[in-house]
Formats: sequence, structure tokens, C-alpha cells
Amino acid sequence: MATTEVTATISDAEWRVMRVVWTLKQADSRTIIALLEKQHDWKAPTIKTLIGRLVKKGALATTKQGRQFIYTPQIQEQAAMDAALLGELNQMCAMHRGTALTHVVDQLELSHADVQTLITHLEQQLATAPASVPCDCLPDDCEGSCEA
Amino acid sequence: MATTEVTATISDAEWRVMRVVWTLKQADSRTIIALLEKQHDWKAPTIKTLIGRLVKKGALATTKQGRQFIYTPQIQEQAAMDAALLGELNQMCAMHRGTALTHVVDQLELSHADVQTLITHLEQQLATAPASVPCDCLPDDCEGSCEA
DNA sequence: CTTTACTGACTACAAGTGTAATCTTAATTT
DNA sequence: AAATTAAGATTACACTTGTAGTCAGTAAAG
Repeated sequence: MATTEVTATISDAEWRVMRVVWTLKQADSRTIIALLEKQHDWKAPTIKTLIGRLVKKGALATTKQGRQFIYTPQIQEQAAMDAALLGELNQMCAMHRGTALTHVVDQLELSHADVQTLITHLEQQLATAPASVPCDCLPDDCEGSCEA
Repeated sequence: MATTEVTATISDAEWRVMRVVWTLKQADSRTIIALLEKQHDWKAPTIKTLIGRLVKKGALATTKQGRQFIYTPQIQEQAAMDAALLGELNQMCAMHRGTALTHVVDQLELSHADVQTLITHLEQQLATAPASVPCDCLPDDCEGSCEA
């Protein structure tokens, strides 16, 4: 099956490559390399390696076009972002996620529309939000307050 | 200097160890190992290795207590969470961060108080929020719409 | 005092990652 | 046709990470 494989694990450096391909929708290696050489001080072979790994991982597809390849993203940017973020949060203490989000929101510059959307979604959650979310760092439930 | 070293890079597996020590405030290896063996199917030596790496990285401090060590976190949990999350977001396209946050918020269970706090902070941002946040995936500014 | 058991140290090892050089083949230029 | 260039493939290599075995020393038990 695997209708939508969001599974591919993309490393930090590879993420940079994906970002330009996502933005361009599709690109040949010459273009990718030119753009990334400007952003980082990466050598061309470094970028080639990253592209190759992304193809092997299934994150980029290739279409032979004459002598070269055209690379196309095989995973959606937004889906990858959502998954990465959620994965990160889910490995942290549940009790502190809310505070982390608040701190992060304070540090980010979000558009007016995004802030508005967030508020709307949060207000909808208010009704059903639990009074508290317990710490889930220990196997049994010490409620985050069992002293050693 | 280095008054507050939030720099230490903590891997996924190491994060699990930190979570129990953060929650217990301090612990000896016996306790850490007992708890983690219950959560994962890790062998004791695996956990010992992780503890050792965290000590080397400066994320845990040791206090000799008789034959054993007492391990104490050297970085704050909330600060580490904030930094990890912000770091993750900052390596993603600025234009899509807001949407990612919305999606993530929809998937998380946050406490009533946390949701309320988030709303408050977001409402404060509304006033100064820019109309839009441009894509920053390309070196020059193609506004996320330059076709290949 | 000797044996046992547990703690921490050392060693191991494959996979992933960041970074890059070199090689090969095919195309472009002279 | 020969020489140069460029694209992708192959190879390299150190460091991190996940996972774990083994060893050594000291304290506890007999």
C-alpha cells in the first residue's frame, strides 16, 4: 500500500536540499548546486552526495531529461514539517510541551493570518482541554514528583 | 564563562535518559537503569553507555556517593525542550512554520491552562504580526514562486 | 580472609551523517 | 577527430548514534 510515505528520515543537511527542491517544485542538479553553494560553503560534490542519498531514500524522484536528471520531491513539505515537529514534541515530557510551545511561539515571527488561525484552533480546544497533562517520563506514574 | 550551557547536543536515546533524571531531579545508575529497562527493551550496558555519554557531554554531573555516582542534570529540561523545538523549526521554511504549528497543536493534548497561555501570548502577537512571512528557502528571494 | 556481586570503565561494531575527492562517461567545443 | 567540460557514480573518512559485551575494582557476604 503506502499511499503516502511520509516515513523517509531526512537529516539536517538533506533538509536544506529538500527545501530548495520543494520551493522550486522540481530542479536539475546544476540549479540545486548553484543555489546551495550560495547559502552554505558546501562543495559541489557534497551537494551531489546529499541529492543521491535523498534519491535513495525515496525523498526525491528522478526523471532523465537528456543528459541530466530532473529531481522532484516525493514527500510533501508541509507533511514532512508536521511529522518532524510532532516527532520532536512527542519525545519530550508531555507535561512540559505546552510551555515549550509558548516559548517557541514567543520566539518566532508568524504572520498575522497564522497567529489568527492558531488562536482559532486553540480556542476550539479550550472546551475539551484536560485540566492537566501528567508527566510521562517514568514507566509507572510518579506524577513527576517522586523523589529519589 | 558559559554561565548556562544549553549547547549540549542530546540524541534521541540520550533524551530518554535525561527525562528520567530530570523527573527524579537526581538519581543513581541503578534507579535509572531499572526505570528505563521497564520502558524500553534496553540492556543495562546500553543505558550505562548513554549515561556515560551524557556525562561526557556535560549534560549530567556526577557526585561520588560511596561506591556509586549520583547523577544530576546540568541543563534544564525546559530550556533543552525550547532549544530543540526552536532549532527544529528554524531549519524549516519560515513561511510554513505557522501552519506546522497549527497542525501540531491540533494533534497534541495540552492542558487547559497551557492552551489559555498560548492564546494570550498569541493575542499579544497579533498587534505586531507581519502581514506575511516570506519563504526563506532560496538564497536570493524568489518568494517561493520562482519556477525552474 | 575469600568469594560474590554490582558499579563503572573500556571495547565493539554497524548504520547514519557531514563533508568531499576522484573517476567515468558522454557531450560540447575547437 | 581531439580535447575539454560537466553530470552522475564511486570511494573516502571521521564522527555520532544505537545497541551491547566484557573487564576490573571494590564493597558486601559468608
